[in-house]
Amino acid sequence: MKYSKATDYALHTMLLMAKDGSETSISVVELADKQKVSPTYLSKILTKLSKEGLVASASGAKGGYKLSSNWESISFLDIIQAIEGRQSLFDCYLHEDPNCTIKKIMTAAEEEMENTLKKQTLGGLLKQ
Amino acid sequence: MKYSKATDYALHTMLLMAKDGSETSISVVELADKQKVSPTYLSKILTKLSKEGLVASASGAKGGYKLSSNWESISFLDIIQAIEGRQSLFDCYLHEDPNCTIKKIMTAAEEEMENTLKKQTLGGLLKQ
DNA sequence: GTCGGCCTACTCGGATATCAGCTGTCCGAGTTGCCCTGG
DNA sequence: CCAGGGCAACTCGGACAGCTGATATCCGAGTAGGCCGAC
Repeated sequence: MKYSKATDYALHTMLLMAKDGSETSISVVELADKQKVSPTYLSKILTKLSKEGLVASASGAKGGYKLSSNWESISFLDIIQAIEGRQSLFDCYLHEDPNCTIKKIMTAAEEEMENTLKKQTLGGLLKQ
Repeated sequence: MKYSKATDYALHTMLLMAKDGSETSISVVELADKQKVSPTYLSKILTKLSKEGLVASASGAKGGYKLSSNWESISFLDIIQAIEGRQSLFDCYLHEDPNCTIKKIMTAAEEEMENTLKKQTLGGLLKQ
């Protein structure tokens, strides 16, 4: 159980785009160069972020990606879930009892973490 | 990013042993039968728990596993870390900066979850 | 000078290999309890 | 009847496959801007 490298790339890329604050698009190659990572792999990640509506993609010359218009309110949780999915971290495989005590406890702990991540927004992070 | 099935098995098995509360050992086969899971795979998990000191193993006839003497104070976090390891959930692959803001935030969120899991002990769970 | 069409270069996006870790299984080493025999 | 030794069955533990998902790459489809020529 570990956050994937893709999540790391996504968070750094989103924060980088927020810092640049540019209204103009920026290409995958440029984003990859700045962070010294594989452009092709980063492209795959940005595709996911685009499908989730966190960034907008533009094809053709002078194209690229830019943050969605409501970028200031995008939280860490939004980004993580866009990459990792929205399913629960813990599943009970033994019995289908929805009242499984263990499942309840695990879900509660997970929500504690999610609440912390939900409070961290790109906008809030830039102000400090 | 998901908790492994092994973690699910470990939590349920530990809770089952705590409920039985027996001072006598119980074999892997019996534990597996009660939960309808593969005995050989469950054996692998119990080996891990044994190495971490959460359960005691006894070989030979009438052998098996039983909870360690301080079982009441064993927390969910102890069990999870015994299976999943103690490494951080999140690593920053981009720069070795130990002050990486993202890393800090992720670690803080992780600790929120761990604190919740640390409070849940086998002893506390049985009393309610 | 201006408008329109074509072309080129650049972009994203999906299809395709590679690899690590989780899941699951099998078999061997070791230990313990039991039974049988001898005193 | 009691003690000791051997045996057998049961136990754990590590070595060995299979498979799903993450990592990484390449190439093709599509689009937008720019240039060139015609009017």
